[in-house]
Amino acid sequence: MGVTRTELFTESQNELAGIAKVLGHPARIAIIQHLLESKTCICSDLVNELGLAQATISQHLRELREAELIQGTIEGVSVCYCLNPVRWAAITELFNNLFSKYTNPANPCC
Amino acid sequence: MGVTRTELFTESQNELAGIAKVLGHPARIAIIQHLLESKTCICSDLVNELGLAQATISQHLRELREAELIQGTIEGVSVCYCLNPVRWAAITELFNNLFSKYTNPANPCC
DNA sequence: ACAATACATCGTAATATTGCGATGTAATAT
DNA sequence: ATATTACATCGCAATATTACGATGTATTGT
Repeated sequence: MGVTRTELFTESQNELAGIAKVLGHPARIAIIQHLLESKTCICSDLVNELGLAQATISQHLRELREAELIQGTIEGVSVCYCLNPVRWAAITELFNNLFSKYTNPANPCC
Repeated sequence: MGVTRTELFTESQNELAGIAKVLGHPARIAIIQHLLESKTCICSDLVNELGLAQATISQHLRELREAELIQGTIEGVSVCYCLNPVRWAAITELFNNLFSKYTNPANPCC
């Protein structure tokens, strides 16, 4: 075994978990924060900024791209990355929805 | 290799990623949603609710417990789980902080 | 005391993730 | 044409995750 049994869960549960999984690595958090803070797109200061090898960063960027969190366009010899605004808004919604569901339990037993 | 190089990132990046990682499995999302929806604590309808084996669910509960997302108290023969309200609020803050940082880029190039 | 219930933990197999050197590819510079 | 730059991809080793049967451990019921 060792495979996540996605068939047991709802589409939305799998989607939320999938996005969380992509966010579940500090390098990818760092990349996203970098994209959030530099208000414009970036053409890879990333390799200098993070301490990881170029191949490793490229791989993380791919995961973010495949989850559609970021998008990139070729800009001459380099590639220009930025967040996908529509997707980012949707993800924000998804998580807000989860977090806001909390209410204090009527019968606190723990 | 194959080990996340946490030493390259800030404490807060590692923490956010760590929480996201815990949320990055549909079973754990399902458990959390279950805890959110039943306004009271639950004493394992989980094994019946989700389709996973008891050992597997116990393992997921442990991860949630170790990340302090949930807390459980022994209630006779069973264990009663609920969300950790303080921690949940803190996590909500952490994610809101991330999501709210988005502003439209001045120079959209992607 | 003995069985039943509700877990937790152990051990293990299957699979996924992480990181990086090596190599491939396309665009620009000389 | 050749070199350089800025990536992407491949292949692999190290490690982590997922799932579950088997087994251990309290607590309750009889």
